[in-house]
Amino acid sequence: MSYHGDVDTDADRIPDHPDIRAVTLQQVLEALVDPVRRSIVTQLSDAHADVKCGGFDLPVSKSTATHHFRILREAGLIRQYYVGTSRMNALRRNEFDDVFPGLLNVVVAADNTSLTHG
Amino acid sequence: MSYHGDVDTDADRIPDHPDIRAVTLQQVLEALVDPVRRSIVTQLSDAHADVKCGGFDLPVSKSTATHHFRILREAGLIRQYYVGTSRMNALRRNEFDDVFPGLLNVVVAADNTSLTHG
DNA sequence: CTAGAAGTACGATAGCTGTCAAACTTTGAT
DNA sequence: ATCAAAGTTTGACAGCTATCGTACTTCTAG
Repeated sequence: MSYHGDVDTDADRIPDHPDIRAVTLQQVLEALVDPVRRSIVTQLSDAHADVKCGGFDLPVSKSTATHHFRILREAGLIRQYYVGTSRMNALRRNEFDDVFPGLLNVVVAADNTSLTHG
Repeated sequence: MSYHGDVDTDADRIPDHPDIRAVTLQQVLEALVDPVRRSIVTQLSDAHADVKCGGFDLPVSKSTATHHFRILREAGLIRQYYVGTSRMNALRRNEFDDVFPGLLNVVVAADNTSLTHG
């Protein structure tokens, strides 16, 4: 293994990582209004590590999950890269907070308390 | 005028002003994802004063506007009261910021810059 | 080289919601 | 008393989107 690098950082296989400043608030809110997508963001935030697509606990099929990951990626919320056959997901927290300060905190905080106290 | 008070503060005519802590993030995001509703919030914030329903610049019919105001009210974003035949709208900024800190700022800031620079 | 694992792409579908027009209610002015 | 102004309510409708299953691609392991 690792004969010519096992991490494809920005390979052809992953399209479209927008500059966050080019992302509109409309896009961001459309991304975050879906509970499944918020769950992805929250799990990613709580993990304090990158997580592969199959590593999330989600109540939907694989193809639907793929759809949600694309929406999040195009809204600038996550960055994706391959490790082998696994597609990894990273939260773009710092860049995102610069443009939409407080938003991620509100989402993560609310979703965590709704799980704990709800 | 003013024979027995011309402002109905919490009269029968206005239902359902939720305690903001009883409002879910889901409700709030569903309210804010609509551009017309965000425009209402932004205009209200920029006005630094309460505004009657007819006082907004909106690209929809009166009945649709009524619909949007209800969504915003039920999401805890605005408070409504009557003055004569006019239904006034107040932004519940302080209470809202306590529970969802930063959210309103992001919305107002983004919508204002998209008007100025977009 | 062949399976299997991990995702993606593609239609198809069902439910939600933003929209309008029309009819109605309530208040204030004349 | 009437009439207009300001909103609401009610149906109806169109477009969007979250969902699924199936087929396809790509990489890794044996």
